[in-house]
Amino acid sequence: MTEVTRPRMTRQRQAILDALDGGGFRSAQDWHDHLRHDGASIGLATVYRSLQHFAESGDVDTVVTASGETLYRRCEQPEVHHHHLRCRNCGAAVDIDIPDLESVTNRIAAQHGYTDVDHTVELIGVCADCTKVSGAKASG
Amino acid sequence: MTEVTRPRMTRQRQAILDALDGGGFRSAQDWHDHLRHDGASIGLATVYRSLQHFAESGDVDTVVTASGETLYRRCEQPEVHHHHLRCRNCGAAVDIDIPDLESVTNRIAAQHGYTDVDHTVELIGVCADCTKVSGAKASG
DNA sequence: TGGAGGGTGATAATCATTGTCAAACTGGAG
DNA sequence: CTCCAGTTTGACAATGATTATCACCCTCCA
Repeated sequence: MTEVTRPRMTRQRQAILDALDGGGFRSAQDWHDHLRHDGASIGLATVYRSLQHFAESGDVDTVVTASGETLYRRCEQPEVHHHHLRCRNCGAAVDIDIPDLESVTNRIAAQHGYTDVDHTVELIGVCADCTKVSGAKASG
Repeated sequence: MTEVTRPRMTRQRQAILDALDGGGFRSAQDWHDHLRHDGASIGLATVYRSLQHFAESGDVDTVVTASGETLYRRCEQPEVHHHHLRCRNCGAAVDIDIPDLESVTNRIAAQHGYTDVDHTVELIGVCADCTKVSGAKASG
């Protein structure tokens, strides 16, 4: 178990990390698009793999949309468990902390006899900028 | 907008609703499997469509797993917003309520200028039964 | 510089889900 | 009960995201 495969820094990975700095949650294919527009020559499969590796090593955050797409973003706090408030329109996101959430969920889980509990929390809304742009648009 | 298409009760839909009473979150394909084993003759596409219709009408709850699969379950409280504590092993789930979550998330969203905010919360662990079965199994 | 092994990328494959469309079925009218 | 209209069904193709393949390329260490 002491054999750790250390990552190599290739042009592609560097380009991905660079693109990631643009901020916002985007799908692998979106990032791929972004990279190509940026002039980078990189394959879609490579983007998927790299993004996954980064996610595993904690360098990027991932969320799964309701449609099943996985979105990736540069993680700002690799070590701290946190949640996101994401704009459903532009993908912008801010890290948030929900006080006591951990303890509350742990307690609830314990009450029901559940162990090894993990939780997923996502807040999805419309950011200030997009709210301005779309005006008083009512979605439903 | 006053034209509402009212659903017809077909053998297939009845079978699905019946199977749904078995409880637990399962994927459309799982339910389809279950139905076939149950002796029902029903197509996969029909299961998907019916489940979606039920979901839209609020009769079933849906959650999306990390792998992008959509899971369905008979909804017990169609009108009340609630969350789930689900067993990652057997799919069993209990409805839970997280006190003050709504107000907390709304406040946080407002602080960041987000509007029209919705939230997703899922607790995933191992239920008491599965914990017993698998013993003191450590996953990591 | 040379070698070893991970990394890359075009493409096929996989998997869940949706679209298609003719035939079967449900529910109400006559 | 019979007929009709419109829904629903189901087999299968199509879609779309993601993963596996696999031979060639490149990074990193000695």
